Amino acid sequence: MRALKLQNRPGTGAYNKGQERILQILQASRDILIEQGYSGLSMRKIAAAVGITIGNLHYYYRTKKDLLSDLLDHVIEGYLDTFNVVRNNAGNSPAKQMVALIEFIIDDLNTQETTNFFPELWALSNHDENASDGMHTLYGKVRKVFKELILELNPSLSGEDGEQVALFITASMEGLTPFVGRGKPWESKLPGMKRIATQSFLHLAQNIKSSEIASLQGTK
Amino acid sequence: MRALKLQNRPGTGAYNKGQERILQILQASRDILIEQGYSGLSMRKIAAAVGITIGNLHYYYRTKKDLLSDLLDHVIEGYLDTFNVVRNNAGNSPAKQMVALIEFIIDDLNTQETTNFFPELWALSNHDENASDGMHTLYGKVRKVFKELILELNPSLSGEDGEQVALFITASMEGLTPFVGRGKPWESKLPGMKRIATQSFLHLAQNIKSSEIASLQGTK
DNA sequence: AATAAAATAGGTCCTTAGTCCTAATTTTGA
DNA sequence: TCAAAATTAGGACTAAGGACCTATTTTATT
Repeated sequence: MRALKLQNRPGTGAYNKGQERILQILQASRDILIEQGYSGLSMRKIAAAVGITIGNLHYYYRTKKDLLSDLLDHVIEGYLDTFNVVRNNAGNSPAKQMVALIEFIIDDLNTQETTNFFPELWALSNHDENASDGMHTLYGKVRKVFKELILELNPSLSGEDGEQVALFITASMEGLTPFVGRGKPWESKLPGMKRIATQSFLHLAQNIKSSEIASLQGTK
Repeated sequence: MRALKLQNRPGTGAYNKGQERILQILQASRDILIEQGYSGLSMRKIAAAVGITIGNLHYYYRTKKDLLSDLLDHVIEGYLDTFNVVRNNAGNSPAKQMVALIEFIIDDLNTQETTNFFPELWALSNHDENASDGMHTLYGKVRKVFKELILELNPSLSGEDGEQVALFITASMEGLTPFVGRGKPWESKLPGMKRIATQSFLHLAQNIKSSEIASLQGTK
């Protein structure tokens, strides 16, 4: 059981019932966000899905903003947990770890949750500082892992180079979401995308040279 | 001046005043969508931005859904126009054309319009069939160009292979949007991303083999 | 069992939003 | 010029949504 870092009212969640209620609320909110998008997410719908009254929902989350903040943290934490499990199960070879992570991420793009949640998060992050913070914290952790692996695979690169290659690789994979995600037109091409991605990114990580990344004219 | 394929009421836009009004409406809607997201886009805000009444706005667009549909078409058409101009100005060499298009797309990610509009479009397309259609029509046209160039660069590939490589490349670039777009944390790394992308994608297009894409076991 | 805190229900208030209606005003072509 | 069509303003209606308040019930602890 993951500890919940809640932005709710002081006192809430002290009893078991309250703890479970919070999980129910987050779960229901997550489902509605995934199925109907942020514009379809309302306090009333959430309360109805959980089977409680709006008054009770506001007891746990004073504002919708508070709820959204906890919701994003909740989903992001769950994703990171799985990500770390995958890495830890992938053995010691950096190449194998990288391939395992690439395959996990691309396979995961095709789950309904990821297909719908992340584009919603990207859109939210354009206007909501909280969403933006959560999102970039998440991807920062993912990039950190990739950066380590890239530097092992290609010791000639500087830390800055590794960071940039990691940024390119992780961002590229996310880009597949709206196209090969669950229910998307190219969903059936996911296996091909996985093969192209593993090969292309591994080749990139192993062969790119520092001089090919850095700017030639010193742009400070 | 681009012809407008409008989903508005019959009769509207017959006078010059009406034609200009429609453009004002689409422009204002686009600005609000980009600045406040879909959840912040309301008929009243649009009317106020244009300087007309809600009654008048509904004279042009009976429903918000109709307006959104035209709005997405409008922005997408504008993007495609620019895209085609870039290709036509890039000379005859497929490699040069491809590099020019990659650089255009990545540079464009860093405009406020693209940074904010496209994630919104991806999110909308999860729940709005109309948005989904417009989005995939757009990317289909972009992929078609890349597919042609890839097949010229690598004649050993089948049409299906070219399509998949084009899908991978175009989707990968889009993935950079939430990270190196205008105002995003890695905006300053855009030049590095451009260098990595042009090199990586060109290498991929020229060197990938059909056997590395196709599934080994017939997963029909 | 008693008690204090937590959890809940049910209602209210106010704002925003989408849609529609009708009477005026403006535009354009015959 | 003048009549038909297009454009416009200014409301009105209804629904949905966020937030708040209070009385009641439930829970856990002593």
